[in-house]
Parts: sequence; C-alpha cells; structure tokens
Amino acid sequence: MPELPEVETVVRGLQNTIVGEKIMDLEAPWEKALVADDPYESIVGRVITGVSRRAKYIVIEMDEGFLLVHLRMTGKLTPVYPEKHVTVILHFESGNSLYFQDTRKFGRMVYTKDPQHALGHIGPEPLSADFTPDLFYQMLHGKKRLIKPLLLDQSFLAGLGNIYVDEALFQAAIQPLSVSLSIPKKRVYSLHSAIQSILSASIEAQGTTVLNFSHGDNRIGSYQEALEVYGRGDEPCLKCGTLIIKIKVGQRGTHYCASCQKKYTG
DNA sequence: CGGCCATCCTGCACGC
DNA sequence: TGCGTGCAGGATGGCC
Repeated sequence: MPELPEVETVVRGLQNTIVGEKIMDLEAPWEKALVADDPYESIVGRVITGVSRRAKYIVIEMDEGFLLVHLRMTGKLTPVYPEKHVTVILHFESGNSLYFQDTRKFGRMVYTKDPQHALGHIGPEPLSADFTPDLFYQMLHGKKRLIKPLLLDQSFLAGLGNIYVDEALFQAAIQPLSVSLSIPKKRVYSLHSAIQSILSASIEAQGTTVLNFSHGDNRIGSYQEALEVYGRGDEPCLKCGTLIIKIKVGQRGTHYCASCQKKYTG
C-alpha cells in the first residue's frame, strides 16, 4: 500500500512526464473516484504546471486549481492503458493519457481551488527540517495515545502507514501498545531517527510496492527486501531469534518482537 | 478526548 | 474442482 515513499516515487515520476500537459478530455468510468462539482468545466482545458506531495496526497498543480489524488491501498497512476479497474482517465493535447487504476476503488481524485483547506489538518512532514527530535518529543508527550495508532494518524504526523510504523517501532525498540507520553526522551529520539532513516532509505529504493511511474521502464520499488518485521509474523526476529508476534492494534495488523521492543505504559 | 467499529471494495488464501 | 468465508487496509464518521 502506498505510503510516503511510494507516493514520493510516483510524484517524482509525474514531474518528468505530465508537467506542461494540457488536459483536453476526461473520463470517469467509476464516477465516485472523481470528486468535483463540475468536473468537465473545472478540469478540461487546464494545463498542468507542477506536481508535489503532501502526506500521501499527490498534488497536481494546474494553471487554475489543483487535483488532489489519494491512491489509498491499490491506486496507481500510469500512462499505459490498464485493462482493468480504471476509475479516471485524463487525455492530454500531446496524445498521451494518464490512467487512474484502482482495484479496490478506494482512491479518489479531488478537484479543489484551495488545497490548504483540504490538506490543512495534516500534521508535519517527517522529512522536513522543522520536524525536529525536540518537536517530536513535545508532540508525543502532549498526547496520551497508543503509539501505533497515533503514528498512523495523519493529523498527528504525515505520511506513515502500517508498514513503516511497524518498521520504525521495531528499529526504535518500542512496543506498539506503548503510551505516547510514557516513552522516554531517548527512545523518542531513537524513534525520530528511525522514522527519518527508514523513509529516506525507502525513497532511495523507490518504495516498497509496485508503484513506479516511468516510460515503459518497469522499475519496481525494492524496499520490501529491507523489511524487518512487517509481514514476518511467526518468523524469527532478525536481531534475537524470538518469533515475531502478529496482533491487531487499532484494527491494524501489527508485527513486533516482544523480546526486542519494550512496552512503555508509565 | 480516546478507543472502537463500520464503511467502502476486490482479490486472494483458506477450509471443506 | 468449486464454493463460501474471512481477511487485508487509509481515511472518515458515528458512537460511547
């Protein structure tokens, strides 16, 4: 499922492929995926001027207005016609097209003139300069929440999803059911470092899932090879050999090593 | 406020 | 083989 590194990889690809394109037509075979008061009026005729990312949103900037794309779990943006599960299509003046393909149909493409309004509630970007270890400490100690659901909360911190939260908590040796304000400062710093290094390494590897966007070149993210706990339930911990446990936390599959990761509950 | 649940969807891994 | 069941999950909204 696309999280920050995968979305970042998609955005970088789009910057090289769709900027400058003029949208001449659009189709929405799955109407719910395209959210706009008057899609044709607001989108057709627009020129794409840039592509950026905020949290897990792809922000397509146009000469007037923005398209916010959220891939959710199975969404993909591709210039190659996919046979199945196409939800939205943009046709460009150049003859190229952009296909929004989404097997589970949870993804959305939203037209807005005011992205700040739509994205304003989202927390800090974990790779930004102003996301400091001390700020993170203040954030965590300002709340009494289970650490795993808190890290998944986009209004608290942007971009993390189920995979990278499990990985970061393992690397920082914090048990997922720990309470945010009970985690000592040194552990918080470790978690901050783990989040940044894991996200950076995954971006470097072009993400974990098959979410590339490049011309005919089928490069695939390779970070799945670096995963230490996610998807490894009942397998030995790579650090101590204890079997990795899989439980549900906040309705999410959660993987951790009960021996390496300490539970802080105050 | 925080935790929990349902909802949206489809494919796939099961068990019999 | 083929059917039914349950599970996976990001974000939102309702409930207690």
